[in-house]
Amino acid sequence: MLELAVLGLLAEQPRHGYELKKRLSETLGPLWGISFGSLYPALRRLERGGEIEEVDETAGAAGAGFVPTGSLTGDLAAARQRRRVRPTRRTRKAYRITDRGRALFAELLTDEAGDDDRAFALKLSFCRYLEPAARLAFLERRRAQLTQLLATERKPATRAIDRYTRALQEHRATSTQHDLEWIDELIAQERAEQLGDRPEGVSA
Amino acid sequence: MLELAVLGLLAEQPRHGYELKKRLSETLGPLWGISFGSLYPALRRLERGGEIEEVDETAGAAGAGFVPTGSLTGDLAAARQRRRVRPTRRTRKAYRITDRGRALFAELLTDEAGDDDRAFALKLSFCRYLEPAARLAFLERRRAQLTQLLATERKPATRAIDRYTRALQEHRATSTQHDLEWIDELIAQERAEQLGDRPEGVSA
DNA sequence: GCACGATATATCGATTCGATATATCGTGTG
DNA sequence: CACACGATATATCGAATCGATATATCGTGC
Repeated sequence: MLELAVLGLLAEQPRHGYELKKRLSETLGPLWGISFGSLYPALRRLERGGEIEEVDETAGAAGAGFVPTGSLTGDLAAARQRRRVRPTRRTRKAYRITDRGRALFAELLTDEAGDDDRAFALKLSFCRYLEPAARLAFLERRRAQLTQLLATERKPATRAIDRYTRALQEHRATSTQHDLEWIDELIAQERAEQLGDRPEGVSA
Repeated sequence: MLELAVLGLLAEQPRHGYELKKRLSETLGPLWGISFGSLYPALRRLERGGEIEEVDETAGAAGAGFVPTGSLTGDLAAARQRRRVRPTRRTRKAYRITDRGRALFAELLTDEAGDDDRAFALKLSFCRYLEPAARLAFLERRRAQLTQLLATERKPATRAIDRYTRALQEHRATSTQHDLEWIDELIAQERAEQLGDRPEGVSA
């Protein structure tokens, strides 16, 4: 799961560990508060496997006009850089995704196994990389999951439970209902867009 | 966290591992899908620490007439059990909580550290063991937490994000809002009951 | 009688967490 | 200008947890 997250973020642009962690918790919320104790080992795993590779930050600027590696020390660094020496700040290690990495990313993203809340949130944030049909299937899969979950949650508690636990169960059911309505909305939007979007051209 | 769960369930009555797992996922939902690979080691830890101890199931029945050890074979068993023999099946190891265990339970339940969603759900399901004041404080703590979370979620995304990620963020915010309203309701109920100072009957 | 699914305990390797260590950089303060 | 301090950044350690798997037993249905 962490590997999917890392690959997805690196698919956008090269980044270093610290930034990967920040991005994750920033866009995915507290649900994805990854620890360094799992992130750095994961980076090493991926590097050993050839899915990502280290990239020299100082060199990269050649081709494209200053790739925003993401705040060398914040955006402020840009200003300082001009009136100071080259930072050569060599403590950071940025990584770039490889072709092999992109293949694994696509595979993990399409993989139907293990779709809990965390996995769904992560995949959704990367589902723009899926083809329309696959994306719709992904959403429908989640919908089916939630529908089934809701059914079990709606079943009356057979055992005697205290009112706090009961309140918890009821709240869970309404939350799932809420999630389900949301997914339905996403699916509707997706269908509408795919219908409007003919096999040529981008409709307004 | 797992230890709190185990102790809390054993505080009600002696149970064996398999049943502990079932109870947890049953009452706490899929959020608490504990694996055996963590449950059994936890039981051994607690037993070594003297917080729980093994109890002979066959002997225990003395005082109370048939302690409902909890679905010897699930709910279906209830029906079967009546028209079939008494089980007496000796492969299970039931545990009972000790005084030392109760002390740890109280400590863990009151402990303010690490209150994520999982922890909150678990503690809520046991909060009947707290004194009214402590229970109210517990709920208020959660409320403060959610309020703060909502504030960060409402902040507009500074970065450019695709529409799926944006939808995700918006949904998270409304979900948190939903949770917050629910907590407010719980708090209101709690206050009302504590003021009325009535042991709460089903009087309507 | 006997295959089968549910019950039940246990262990293994891999993954993840939480805490901690160690630097560097930029900033604010006296 | 020294200097403490907080943010940035990488790394590692032990403990906790997961997911898969192994191995029994029990009750049921055929």
